[in-house]
Amino acid sequence: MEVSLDLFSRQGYEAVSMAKVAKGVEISKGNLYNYFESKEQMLSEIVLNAVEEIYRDFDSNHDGEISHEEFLKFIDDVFVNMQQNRKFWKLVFSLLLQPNMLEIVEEKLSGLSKDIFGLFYTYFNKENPKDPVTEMVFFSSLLKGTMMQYVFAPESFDIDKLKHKIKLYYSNHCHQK
Amino acid sequence: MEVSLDLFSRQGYEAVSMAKVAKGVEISKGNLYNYFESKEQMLSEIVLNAVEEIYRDFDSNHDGEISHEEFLKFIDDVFVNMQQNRKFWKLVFSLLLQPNMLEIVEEKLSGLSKDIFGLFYTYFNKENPKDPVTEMVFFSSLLKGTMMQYVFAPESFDIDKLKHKIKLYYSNHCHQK
Amino acid sequence: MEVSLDLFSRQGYEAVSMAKVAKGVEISKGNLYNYFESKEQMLSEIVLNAVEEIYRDFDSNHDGEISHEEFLKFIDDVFVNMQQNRKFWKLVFSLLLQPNMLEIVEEKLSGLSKDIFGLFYTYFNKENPKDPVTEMVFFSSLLKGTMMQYVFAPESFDIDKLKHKIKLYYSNHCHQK
Amino acid sequence: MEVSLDLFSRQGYEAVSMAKVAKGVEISKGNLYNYFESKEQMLSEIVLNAVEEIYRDFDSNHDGEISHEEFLKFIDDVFVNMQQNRKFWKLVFSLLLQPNMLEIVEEKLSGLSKDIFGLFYTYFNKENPKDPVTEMVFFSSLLKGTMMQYVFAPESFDIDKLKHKIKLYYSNHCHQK
DNA sequence: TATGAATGAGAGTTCATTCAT
DNA sequence: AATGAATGAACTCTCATTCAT
Repeated sequence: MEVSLDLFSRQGYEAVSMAKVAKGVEISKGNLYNYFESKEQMLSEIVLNAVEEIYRDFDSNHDGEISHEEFLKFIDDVFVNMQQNRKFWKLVFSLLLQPNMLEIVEEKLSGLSKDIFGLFYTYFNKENPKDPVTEMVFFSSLLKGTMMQYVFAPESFDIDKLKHKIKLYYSNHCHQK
Repeated sequence: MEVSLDLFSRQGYEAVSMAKVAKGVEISKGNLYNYFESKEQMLSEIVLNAVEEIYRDFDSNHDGEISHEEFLKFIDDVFVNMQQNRKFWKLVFSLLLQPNMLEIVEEKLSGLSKDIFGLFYTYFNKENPKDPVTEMVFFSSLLKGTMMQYVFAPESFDIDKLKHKIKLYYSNHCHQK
Repeated sequence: MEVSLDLFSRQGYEAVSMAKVAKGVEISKGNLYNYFESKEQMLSEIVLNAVEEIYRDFDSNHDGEISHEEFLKFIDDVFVNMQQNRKFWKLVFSLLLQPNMLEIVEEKLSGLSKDIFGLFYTYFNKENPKDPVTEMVFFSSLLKGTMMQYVFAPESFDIDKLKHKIKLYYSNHCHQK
Repeated sequence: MEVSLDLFSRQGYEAVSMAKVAKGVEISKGNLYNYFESKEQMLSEIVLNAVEEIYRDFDSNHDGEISHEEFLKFIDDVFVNMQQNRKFWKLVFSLLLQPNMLEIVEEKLSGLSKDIFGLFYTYFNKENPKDPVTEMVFFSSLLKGTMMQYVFAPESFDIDKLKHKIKLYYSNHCHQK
């Protein structure tokens, strides 16, 4: 499954045939179907796996109300996760932006997204009660854009400086005006 | 070609067979090849077309140095263009995030990106001489994230409010600290 | 038609599409069908044309009985013709050796072959009455092999020396033993 | 593979589609590609196979210098081989005379040709030191013409008589004058 | 006479999936 | 648990030919 994630992430889901996966894990094509019902189901499980891991990371730290420090910590976490699971995120983006994505995968991912950003609604609500939703959307855009840039061209910019700038932005509260 | 853009944008380049395109424009598969040498070339031409249109929009307004007003105007333009060419941008994102993208398309797009963002380097250099590059990356992330969210789920948020917030951010200069 | 012969000879009948021919003669594909009913018929006419020309060359010189000098002259003629119509012969060989050749073409060519070699039956009958048929076959093999080698790799040997050797062979009568 | 050789030989490489081959061996088109990477590679393997067999036949008998008896034996061998592998030779001729032949096939065949005829250069050099090359070309033409006639119309002449005549020619040394 | 848009059959090839062993 | 031969549908692309203009 690690091999599959690697292949899918590197070459794209469509471009990786079951034959390639089979060769990658050095078993026969036929045997692959003893472990996964279909190619779709295989992808689905890969995504599930990774999503669960990500939940594990975040759920432990962030439940209930969120303080300012926890918010900044969350940003740190996102950057760490993004760098650790780059392959997964690359796959996710290439899937997300491909219309007609597998339904189950779509559900899981949009669930993840909702859970994470939902968690911060209360936070933003407290910080900027005038329009917390737009505050959320802004934050979400910023993070998604960052991830996208990092995931597909990690060497094209200094990620730590960007992280610093984002944290700075949310520290000096100037976004509240 | 409009039909192709529509189909590619809706279902993804890989998922749209030449047969589907042919059916879409109600001609025979064979005849399609009187107009386009190959599927790749067809995509390439679609992208070229749209890229040229975009250049036309921006080049007219922005040449040489950029004032603060022009910068804000540019943000407006991006939002207008994003809304007008949503199909194209959807296609672009789905292509960009697919590994092994067609080379010609890649060239065109990275050229467009460089030209546009390069234009703003001088602007940011003036506004925040300490670290204009990170400023650019931040701006680029924000816009890309916004586009991505809009392009794939336009109904999920109020785009005008987001635009307003972005312009506000760049107006009160708090990002310079 | 010269263009067609050139193309067919150079690239092979199968490999030359009607589009290529049309481009070669700089008329439209459609118009081509005003002159030739089909691709087959086009080939047929090309072959016919050339065959007639060859008949014209030989018929004038060789009718009725053949003397030894006329026989040697014939060999000369074959070599001249082979060098002049190399393109045609190249096409002929590539057609002959392709099974399922067009019937009409096949007829014409086998007719040509029979006429020419038939002409020499009487000659060989006189020269070597014991087995004129084998004498003919030997002669025919020698000439066909020579043509084939010349037509497909003219630069690979000295054709004049070969001609000289063949004529020498038929001059010193040692083949009659 | 025997079926393929048979089909290719009978109908010509171009004219035989993979579908026909598949039908011939009564498996699906798709399955064919488990055995051969492509149509070209299939042809290539057929040719390789036959060429190796031919090498096996000749290499065992003829190494180093060649006596007159061995030379006559070689002619015998050629006739035997020609009759045994008629299908293969038919395919070879139809390929050779088709422009743009597959490179790999061409290599194998020209290699075979060079090896075999090269072997006889020393022989002719001894027999006719004045012009061994033309002697070779003459011999080569004669054999190629014979093969061509036999391969495409075996019933049109008595091959044994022709063989006899050829051997006779090379026996009474009258070609040396 | 000339065009070129249009067609449909068929080419080689790929691939997810199945199944007897 | 494991194989790999087998399948059939789908893919991109080609081409001889037709026909309205």
